Amino acid sequence: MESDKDQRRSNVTLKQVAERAGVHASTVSRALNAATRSMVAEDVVARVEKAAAQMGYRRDPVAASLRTGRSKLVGVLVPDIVNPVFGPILSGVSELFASQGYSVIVADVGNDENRQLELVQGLIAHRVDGLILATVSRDDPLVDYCLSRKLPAVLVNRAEMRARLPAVISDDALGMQLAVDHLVELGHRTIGHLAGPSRHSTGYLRRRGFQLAILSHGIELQDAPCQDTLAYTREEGAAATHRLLDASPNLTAIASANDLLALGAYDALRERGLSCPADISIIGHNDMPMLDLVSPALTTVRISHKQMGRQAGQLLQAAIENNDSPPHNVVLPSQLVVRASTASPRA
Amino acid sequence: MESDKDQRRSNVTLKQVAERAGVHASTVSRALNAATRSMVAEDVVARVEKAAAQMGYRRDPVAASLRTGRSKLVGVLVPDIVNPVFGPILSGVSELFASQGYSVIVADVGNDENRQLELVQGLIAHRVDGLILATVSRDDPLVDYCLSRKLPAVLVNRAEMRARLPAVISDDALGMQLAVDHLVELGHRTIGHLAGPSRHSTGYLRRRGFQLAILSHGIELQDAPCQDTLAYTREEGAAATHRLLDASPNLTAIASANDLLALGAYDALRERGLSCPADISIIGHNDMPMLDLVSPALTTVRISHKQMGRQAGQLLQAAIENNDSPPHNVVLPSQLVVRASTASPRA
DNA sequence: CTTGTCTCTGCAATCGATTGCAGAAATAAT
DNA sequence: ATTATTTCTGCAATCGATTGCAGAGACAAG
Repeated sequence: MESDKDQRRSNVTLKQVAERAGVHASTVSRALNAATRSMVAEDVVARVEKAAAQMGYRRDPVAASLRTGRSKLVGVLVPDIVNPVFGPILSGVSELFASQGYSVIVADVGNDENRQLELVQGLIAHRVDGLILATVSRDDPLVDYCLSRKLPAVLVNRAEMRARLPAVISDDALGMQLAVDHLVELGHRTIGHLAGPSRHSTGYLRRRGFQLAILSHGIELQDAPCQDTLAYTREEGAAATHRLLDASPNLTAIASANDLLALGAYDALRERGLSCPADISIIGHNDMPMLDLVSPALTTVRISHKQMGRQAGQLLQAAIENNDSPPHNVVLPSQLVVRASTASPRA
Repeated sequence: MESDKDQRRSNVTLKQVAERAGVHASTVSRALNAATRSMVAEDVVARVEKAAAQMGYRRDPVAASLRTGRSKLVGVLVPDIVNPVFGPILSGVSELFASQGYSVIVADVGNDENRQLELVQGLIAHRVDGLILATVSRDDPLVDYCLSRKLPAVLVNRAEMRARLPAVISDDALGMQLAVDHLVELGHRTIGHLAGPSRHSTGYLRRRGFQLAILSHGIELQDAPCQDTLAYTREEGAAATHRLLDASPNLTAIASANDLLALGAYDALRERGLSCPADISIIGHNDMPMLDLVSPALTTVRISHKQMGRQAGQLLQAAIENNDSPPHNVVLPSQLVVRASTASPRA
């Protein structure tokens, strides 16, 4: 009965170390904690450290957490862990936190969006020190919740419109500008846009970025039709592409808000017997893995998601460890990756 | 100072509910816990539940964990979260556990393999109730560690050779048999194999499965050369393919242990000016996302990784909640997905 | 009416670390 | 030599829930 529990943990407690070192448990606690070590005489620290090392003492974070309220746990909320952009983000986040002694709880929202709050409450119950949210919409009640709880949180990939919490995002306007510049340079004059869901900052900002970029080239917005989608999926991309082509038959290029939408556009073109890039040039956004192998290899705008995750981790750590630093966004530059899906329009 | 902590948690404690309901905290604890509810009179249970609901009481899992040793946390160790097979696995695992009130801590081993033990110790320190290991080699010290700690654990994707812990894997032999059957049926008689790292069960078993399948068709093993790789990457796949083709110039097909290796084979063929499937047929393994879009679309053996994750979750939950049930493996059937990378060899 | 059996509920210890407070010892200042 | 100050260490409470034990009351059996 008891043996189970005994074996599961290293079961060396502060008190045992204290006994061995001939001091009180509170002294051991102070000696082993960097912040309070200075309160203890040097020789005692040495004695305690030796005893702790000999006995293989490991501090119990659960007990510490109960007392202090801090846990060395951070929560990450992702909308869909299967989506390939979140792998690198999680990788960046967990790489950073692992090196700082934090563990990362991942909550995958999956299909039940309205369970988000519940998931967050679960994380809070586990006393996470902070949260990374990759799920927020442009004005998200979850942010209200975090703010009201004074829970440190950082947004990643998607941001709110008003900067209530720090966010790490890519430069959506720049990305679309790069995409449109490229297409215009190739000679395209009628360019469509597959817009992401407008409730997400990525969808909204890329759409605006697209239109600004179009205008910057002196093209009329009526020659730059947009089609909204409800989700970043191939199916949505295909459907929206069909609508786009139906409405604007003389379109020669599509700048997409997302790679999956762009791949959906491939599907739609195939269904219509059109070829890319001969008939229509297509450009994606994100540069998720393996795009160099699809046919045609997809020209896209590269975002370093791993870097994004790392940055978000850093910001969150800063927010956890000192309450100052006003919420400020980090905007990472994006970069055009030209492959085979874009070409000059037929003469 | 204090206000921070106060706001972060719902801060309603058992004692407060007890006061409101006019009973002792221990009674509240019993009334709110399904297993002990029967010890409390019905009317009292009702009163307690009402008070708890009114006050928005939420049990503090950290405090409970300290006392009971159980945490409603499970840990998942993945070798590389960026690898697209682990997204679905994690998704399956977390879907299952979310519905059971567990939270999932994900530890990404990433590049520092020798920190595995450290990561696991961290998870244990957080008192995870169990572990899902997607990282194990064919004979892994981590398994010893879990066994010695009596920590419930389930292997997924990769298994050990001796069944010390329950494992959920795909039927590697069947998968290779399907692949070889398909190639033989197309007329191939000299078939190479890109083998995965032999320290992983997948690499080892698929290689054996390949050879068994070859023999089952009466083909000599000398007409079925294998090349080992050190990791499931495109680079390794390309390098091994070059070695394979150098050694066996009359090869007409390659059955690969993994999709990434197969994509590496694409790279190698391109470098040599060979075409797939005209010159060489290639077949992958796993059916990771987006293989239908690569060129040529990759024929592969499909494994349902999400299903694998779910199963592993179920097994782990069972292992956590009752210590019986001998370690038994669950072998999921795999399935051939024919696309464009396989064809009959040139006459 | 007494004794025994159940059914509930409360008491208090416990999980393991942290920390405010106070006392002891050592050192400095007067 | 006395007082003031600093430095160190121990005491004990605390975080919030769980649980073995025992006592109170209800009720049945003798």
